[in-house]
Amino acid sequence: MTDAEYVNVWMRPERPAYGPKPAYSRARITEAAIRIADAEGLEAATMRRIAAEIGAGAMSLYRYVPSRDDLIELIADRLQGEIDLEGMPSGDWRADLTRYADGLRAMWLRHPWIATVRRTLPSYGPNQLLVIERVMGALDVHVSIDENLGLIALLTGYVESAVRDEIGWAEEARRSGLGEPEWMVRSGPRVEQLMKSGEYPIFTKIVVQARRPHLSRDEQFRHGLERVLDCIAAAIPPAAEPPAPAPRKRRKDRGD
Amino acid sequence: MTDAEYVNVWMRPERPAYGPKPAYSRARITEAAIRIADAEGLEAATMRRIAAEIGAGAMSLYRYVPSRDDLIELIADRLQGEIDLEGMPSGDWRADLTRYADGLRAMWLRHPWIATVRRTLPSYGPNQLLVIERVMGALDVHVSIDENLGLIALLTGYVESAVRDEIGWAEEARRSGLGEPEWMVRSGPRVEQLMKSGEYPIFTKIVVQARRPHLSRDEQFRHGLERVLDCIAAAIPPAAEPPAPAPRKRRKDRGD
DNA sequence: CCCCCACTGGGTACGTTGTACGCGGTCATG
DNA sequence: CATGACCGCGTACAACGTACCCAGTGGGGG
Repeated sequence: MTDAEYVNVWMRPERPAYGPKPAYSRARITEAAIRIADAEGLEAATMRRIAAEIGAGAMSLYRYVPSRDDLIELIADRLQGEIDLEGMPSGDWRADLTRYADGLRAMWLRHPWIATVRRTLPSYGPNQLLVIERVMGALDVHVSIDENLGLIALLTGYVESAVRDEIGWAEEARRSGLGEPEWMVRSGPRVEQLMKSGEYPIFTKIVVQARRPHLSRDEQFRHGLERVLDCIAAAIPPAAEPPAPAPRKRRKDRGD
Repeated sequence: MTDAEYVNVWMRPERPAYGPKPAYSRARITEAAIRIADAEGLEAATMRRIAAEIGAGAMSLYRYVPSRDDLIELIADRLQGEIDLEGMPSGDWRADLTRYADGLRAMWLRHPWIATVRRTLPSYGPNQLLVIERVMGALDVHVSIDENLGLIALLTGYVESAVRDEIGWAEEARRSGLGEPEWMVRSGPRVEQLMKSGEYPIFTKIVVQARRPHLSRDEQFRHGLERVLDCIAAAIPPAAEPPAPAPRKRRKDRGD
């Protein structure tokens, strides 16, 4: 396979057959990029900046990674590896999926900037593959592979869009330097105007309700997650129900 | 409100109080940008290119729009307006939400590039507000506003992540010039290697199954959508059930 | 053993991007 | 009728990804 034909970073070996020993590595580059992105956002992780972070020249990175897009794919896969899937599948699919959902959410909250990278088609990265094996493995004995794909996509979709909402504020604050309270104050006039117009009763309801105490973000997430899991439970044969059919109950006793 | 204090495109009026008549408009600029993005992707819709499309100088656009990011927000809202919500809420929430989901999906498939723009915090755009009123209006009589927010977020999240998956291939083809079949062929060696290793049974199952005929994308979407709607149905009081219960419904009555 | 050349890190340079700034012309309002 | 806030737009700049080129290096074939 020549260089011109590759469709995927994973198909290009990191190290060539022989030559002088490289001073850096994909892992180090990826790590540095993540560090920068965590601190200042993904757009701050430019090739020059990453190179500077590890003490290399800008162009040296291209000895390890074909392009910035490919580097981002590397990063995305490394991030998947942060999700703890030890011992999965365990036999209790609901516990497994809960752990996966929590882990995925926690990872996204740690690295909010992944929300901006699209990662829709199969990448064949090692960690991505591991997630597939472990998580889909939890439902594999209960449903067909097609059904499994759909159900896991449903779950992952829920987690990602839920976290996208959570992230919104933090990212905006980092980008514009404005916190949620100040943003609210600044938006005040527009909100007032919309409410006074009387054309937006639901919007008004949301704003008014938003002023009272709410469930914590964790609780909101949990609430929605239980709903999705119930939905998944409804799609698999009843025999696969967990031993104690406690409906709508929190099934695990550990914290976050 | 001075220019320095705005947090949102919607808070800055399109036209100032007086002066010479503008030659263009936000609407024309937005339209041109969408046309270019549809044809060549969002990254092709640069300020210069958009300006050229409407026969303006590059910098003229900044008389109408504060920045490219704000222009994209304008575009996102205009796209929301493409979803037909006429006559909603109708009283039949399930029909309403189905129509919304279909319309949202169709719009995303027409403009796949919106997948790359994050649009998580409230934008107060007119079309966004309309969507809120109409769609949340469908559930408003049945559930609390908090519950409503969660359920609609669940639905929208499902649609968006489902369409993201559908889009993947088309976008990749446009970006790299490679179609799905050729991409598959190129990935062949990697896939073979992974399967032969024996470490990825689920992955192998997916690949093998993927070679047989599947449900159409429409049917897959419909399948998942029904599942989500069942999930929503389970979260609202039974009185709100539609007159004729759907045949393949398998919601269980829980007695807590 | 040494020599060769595929490899290394990295400097320079190019095309493209978003957009700050300033110009001369125009038109609603005092 | 004068004024000054607006118009369209040309120029200019910093920052980006990365193509290209170079001198140095070290492991395998002779």
